[in-house]
Amino acid sequence: MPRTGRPRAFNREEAVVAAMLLFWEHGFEATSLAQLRAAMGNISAASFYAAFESKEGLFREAVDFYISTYGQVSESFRDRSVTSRAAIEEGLRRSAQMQTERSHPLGCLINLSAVACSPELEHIRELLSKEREKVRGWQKDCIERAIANGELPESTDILMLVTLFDTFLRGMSSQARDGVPLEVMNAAITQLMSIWDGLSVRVGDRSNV
Amino acid sequence: MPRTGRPRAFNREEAVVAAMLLFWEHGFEATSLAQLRAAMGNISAASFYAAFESKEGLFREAVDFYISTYGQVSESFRDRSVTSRAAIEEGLRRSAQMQTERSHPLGCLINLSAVACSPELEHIRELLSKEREKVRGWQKDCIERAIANGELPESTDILMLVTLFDTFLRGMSSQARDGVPLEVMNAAITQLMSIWDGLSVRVGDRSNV
DNA sequence: TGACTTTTGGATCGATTAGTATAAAAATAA
DNA sequence: TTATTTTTATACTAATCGATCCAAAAGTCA
Repeated sequence: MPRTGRPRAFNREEAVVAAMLLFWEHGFEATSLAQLRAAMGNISAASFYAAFESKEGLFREAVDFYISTYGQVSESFRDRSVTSRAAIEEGLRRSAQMQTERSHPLGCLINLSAVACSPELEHIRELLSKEREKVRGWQKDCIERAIANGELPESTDILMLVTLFDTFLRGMSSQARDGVPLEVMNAAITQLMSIWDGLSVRVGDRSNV
Repeated sequence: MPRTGRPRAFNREEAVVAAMLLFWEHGFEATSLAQLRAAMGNISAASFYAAFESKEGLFREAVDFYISTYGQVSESFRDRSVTSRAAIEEGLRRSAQMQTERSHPLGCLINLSAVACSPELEHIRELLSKEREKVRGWQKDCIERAIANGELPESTDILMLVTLFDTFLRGMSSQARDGVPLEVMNAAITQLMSIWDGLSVRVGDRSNV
């Protein structure tokens, strides 16, 4: 981008990735500027602020990067090329898979990096809360589509079902952090999805009449 | 306890309660000594350290107090006077009820006050992780009892079922923090418990044969 | 070359962090 | 009263927090 001037000595994107991993592991507040700068290749404070303006500015970029990479697993909830049931299940399974990978911090950055924070950092918590709300909205759309196309009956309690799946989804971050392995999580997902089958309209089923 | 010496000018237990509420709301790391001392009735630093030794010492007492009061909702998982199913359901419902009450911070202190923290505070995270593990153990005992007394079939995947309920339980802390109301949570719990009924051994059921 | 632009290293900012030192204050015990 | 014990107020510590200042360095452009 800058055509003139002294060239930057560090790779900006690599720096954002390194920062994201720290924020993911320790959260926004517990990650210090000193740690960030060290992880970004021992860059100076001047270089840091010239490139990112503030700690919060960097965090926002780190969150954006996370969403565009690891967080893409949530996009499964928006997949309209498969049944709603498959979209929900795939969203859960891909989240479980990603969150238990050992090549990066366990759990989900959006769920973990600002759960509890100082009063003056409440806007950071809300920033992530809005991202969680987005994902919840995709699950809601998914279930509404299921009702619209007959996968689920009209009588389905949408808010209840969204809450059921979304609560489980969020709980996975805690479980992953505490070391629960993927296979166990996947078995639980299989069982959770059986609820969908119990609710779905089955041919010849007159039990609700 | 102290028979001689200048009497303490503040109520120790009240101070622990005030501290617990701060830790619950903002987490261990984000709660400063200054905030704690202010909430404890503007006590001096000297008074603080004389009474609690350190911030961590106070936190441990706050956690103990939480467990002996608000955290008692988890005791439902250990209730052997009712069916295992009722114990699990009651544990979830009482947790949902407690975590959505507006008379104190939302969610569960054990799940929220040290999810992500500095590397040097990892032992604090582990302290809470062990408490979570306890509750998970109670749920496991509960399910094993169900199998032993015929509520659930011998073929039941214990680890899967524990994970299913415990993951939902933990997710409730996140949902409560984001403002999901109790009624919605309760509807989801009702649906979640239907899984139990689907697994339970029913008279005349030959579908698994 | 010399003007211009941006990044750099290094020193530093004021505020805040958890925690201490000291001695006076306030109680009991003999 | 005097000795003993504990808590108190006040001042202070060293370290760290996020962020800034400044001048040298290192590039482009005319």
